[in-house]
Amino acid sequence: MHTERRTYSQYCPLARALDVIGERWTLLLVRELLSGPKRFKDLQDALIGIGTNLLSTRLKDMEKNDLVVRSKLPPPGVAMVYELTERGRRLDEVVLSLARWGTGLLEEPRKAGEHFRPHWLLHGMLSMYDPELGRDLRMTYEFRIDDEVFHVIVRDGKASGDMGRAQRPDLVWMSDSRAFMELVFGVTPVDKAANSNALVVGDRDTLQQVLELFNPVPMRR
Amino acid sequence: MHTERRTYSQYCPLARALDVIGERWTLLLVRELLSGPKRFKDLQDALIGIGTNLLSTRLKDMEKNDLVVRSKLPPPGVAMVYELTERGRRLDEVVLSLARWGTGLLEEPRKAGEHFRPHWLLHGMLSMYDPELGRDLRMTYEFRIDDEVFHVIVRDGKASGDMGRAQRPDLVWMSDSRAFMELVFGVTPVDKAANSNALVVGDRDTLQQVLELFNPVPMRR
DNA sequence: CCGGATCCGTAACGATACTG
DNA sequence: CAGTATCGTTACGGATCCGG
Repeated sequence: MHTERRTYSQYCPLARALDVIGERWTLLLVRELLSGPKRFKDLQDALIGIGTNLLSTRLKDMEKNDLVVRSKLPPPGVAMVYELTERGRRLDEVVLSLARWGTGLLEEPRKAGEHFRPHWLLHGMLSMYDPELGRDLRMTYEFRIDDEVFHVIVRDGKASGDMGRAQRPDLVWMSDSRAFMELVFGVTPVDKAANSNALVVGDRDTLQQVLELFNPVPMRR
Repeated sequence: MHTERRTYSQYCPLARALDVIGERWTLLLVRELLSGPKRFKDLQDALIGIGTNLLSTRLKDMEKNDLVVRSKLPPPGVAMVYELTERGRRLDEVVLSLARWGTGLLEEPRKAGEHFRPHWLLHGMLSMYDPELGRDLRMTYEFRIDDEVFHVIVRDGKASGDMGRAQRPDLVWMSDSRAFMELVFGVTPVDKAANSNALVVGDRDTLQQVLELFNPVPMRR
């Protein structure tokens, strides 16, 4: 007797959600796709260690579950890209709440052999966003960390992140990942932050604002 | 060559969270334990289909990861109980955001052979709670659905659920699960709800309040 | 009966090789 | 670059057994 694919078979919102996104790699794929459409190779690089076969079947599953659409880019550069659907994009809350919870686990420092990409901290940062403080703001912050560039837009009370450069950033923060981590997760006072090995384009008040907007302390529920 | 247990090995808040709670059954165990300590047998019954071996190893993993503590109840009735730690309890946000996302998946009706326990809808209900409306409330609602009894407490702007009876409920709703689902997920107007095969102890305004507090429409982001 | 431990077949995953 | 194919390993599902 064979069970027809591994499912919880529970009429429960949590169980049904886990039936769809509970398998290995799925949420990490969502993490990558939340900052814009990606190609097969980009995903493989970002997820590291995933086999091309698994990546392929995952993407097919996600397509079947209406989390992802696959489309061919118009010429020039005819390429397949994977993009989140509306249903997939609504997983942002799930990713943020998991990232917020997981931020506590980052206190245990980076282990040997553990991989790292600066933009992974983007979600940790966004998960600490304080909507009260950002209510009436309309700001754009650009970050150039190691060899990656991404930006955060605060608008309509919400904060969202994307890869690549920003249009007309109010602040540009350029540093290595260690200084960025101190900025985001540390209790770095703005004076000290400005003195670290980071190049900041923008005024001190704006930097202070960033620190407060995404400050994990005090821990909010 | 053997990889030392399956881990993402990514210095990323999401990936580290998934390393801890991403395995099968773990979040469903958290779901059960969020409404109070449980015994081995209770968990086995609630999770259905889980083997005693897996349940055992999962609980041990969770204990090792500081999500759960195992303690023996004082006599009479010397029994092992499993209880969430502080870190485990802080997963409530994760469970709620997943339940909120998964509620959309419940529109596809209950499949043949799919299991069901009324209290599973408790999390679906709590995930739709509107903190604005409940800001200054201090209410207790008791639900007796099929053969299960649980209650919801709204206090300090937050809503929490627990198994068992309430102390002095402001409202008691008694019905089968179908009527409860209509109450929670349907757009049942209060008049119609009062006319369904449900016995309500409490006044109409209180019932109306419940409907509004946990109304999934309009979908909030 | 509760709280597991042990064993075994199957499904999912990981690594690599291969192809259009 | 964007995947398929293959194959060894690990995790899970189901059943059985066992001590208190």
